[in-house]
Amino acid sequence: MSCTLRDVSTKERILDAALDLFAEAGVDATTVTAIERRAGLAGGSGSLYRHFRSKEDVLDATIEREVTRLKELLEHERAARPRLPDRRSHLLLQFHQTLRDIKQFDRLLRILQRETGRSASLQGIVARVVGLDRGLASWSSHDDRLDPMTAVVVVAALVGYHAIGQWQDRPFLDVDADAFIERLVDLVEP
Amino acid sequence: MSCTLRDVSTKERILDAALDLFAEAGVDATTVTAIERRAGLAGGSGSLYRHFRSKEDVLDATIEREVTRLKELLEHERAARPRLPDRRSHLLLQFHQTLRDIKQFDRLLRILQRETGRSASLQGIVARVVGLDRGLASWSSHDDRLDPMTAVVVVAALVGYHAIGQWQDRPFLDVDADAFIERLVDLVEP
DNA sequence: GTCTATAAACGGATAGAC
DNA sequence: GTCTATCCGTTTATAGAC
Repeated sequence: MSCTLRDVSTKERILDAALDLFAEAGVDATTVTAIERRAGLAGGSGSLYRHFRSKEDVLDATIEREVTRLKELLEHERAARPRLPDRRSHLLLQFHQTLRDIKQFDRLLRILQRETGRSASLQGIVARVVGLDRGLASWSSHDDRLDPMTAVVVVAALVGYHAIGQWQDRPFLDVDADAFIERLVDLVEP
Repeated sequence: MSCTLRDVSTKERILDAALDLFAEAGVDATTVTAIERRAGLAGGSGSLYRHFRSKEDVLDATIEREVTRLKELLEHERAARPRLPDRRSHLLLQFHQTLRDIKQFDRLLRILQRETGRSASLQGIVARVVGLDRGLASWSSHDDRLDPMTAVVVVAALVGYHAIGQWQDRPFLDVDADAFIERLVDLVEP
């Protein structure tokens, strides 16, 4: 694969465009023309096909790159996280961080949930994201020394809070994240 | 609107077919031909258009009917629910029931999540589903006498547990529903 | 109300000039 | 590597016979 610098750059721009459009409108509703336009290419020209064999190929590459990005992000945050002496403040901080992580996952999960069963290659990628889920759970349990079952409930609650908020355009029953997490900490650490 | 009995029946069969196909494969991936075939009509004939103006119209009607169906289901269950003397067993039973309700919502939510932003009319329907969310939350809080914030956390946890299970083909971290709910009750009622 | 046949539009993908 | 132009399959939707 001989690629010039310009070539790589356009490829990345196509993937950026595709991720946004796929997550927002879905893969089927996103035309190759639309991807080209958002990537700064002329819409309707087949210029995308100089970088990818097919639209399906763009989908695979988009997911692939996003999985890698998120893995690195989590790795990074795990290394950089502070450690507060007060256990209650520590949990508050960690739960907020986990909720932010879930938000980061949102675009990827939306695509995967919609398009699962579409191609065989996506199945393998789903398995890797599941690996990320496990990472998320152990992340909560390990350093915070919550017992594993409690950590599962905490992660589920945060995921559910986020998901319900996504269905509407405001938080679940107008309970903001601060209040929700505070109550969650209360339940876990009475 | 003059409709014979036969007419209504075909209309219902079309809606049944559409709900299944839309939830499974998505609206875009579902062709009018496929809906006709599953409804017992000849695929490729435009017979569907004798009952609906457009495919989009079928989508709206499908969502509309499912929202109504679920509202009635919840109303029914709320009236029929038993009342156990032991508070802990009562909560266990109620949380299991709520999880079952969430499963019922799943097909509808999957469609709405996928297709939100597609048409203006869907927005109004989303608002009505939000009304169902409120119903779900108050359902948990009112008779069980959980304080409202705790009920929010419980519903979020159950929704999250269900959602994460959907991403894969097995329960979240292989924790089954019984164990999950038991831990949840422990946290709420220590 | 359902069928056959077909129109009209759209979207993925390719060929070849620059 | 990007453009213009175009092919070809698919899909929504309609016309008209029965």
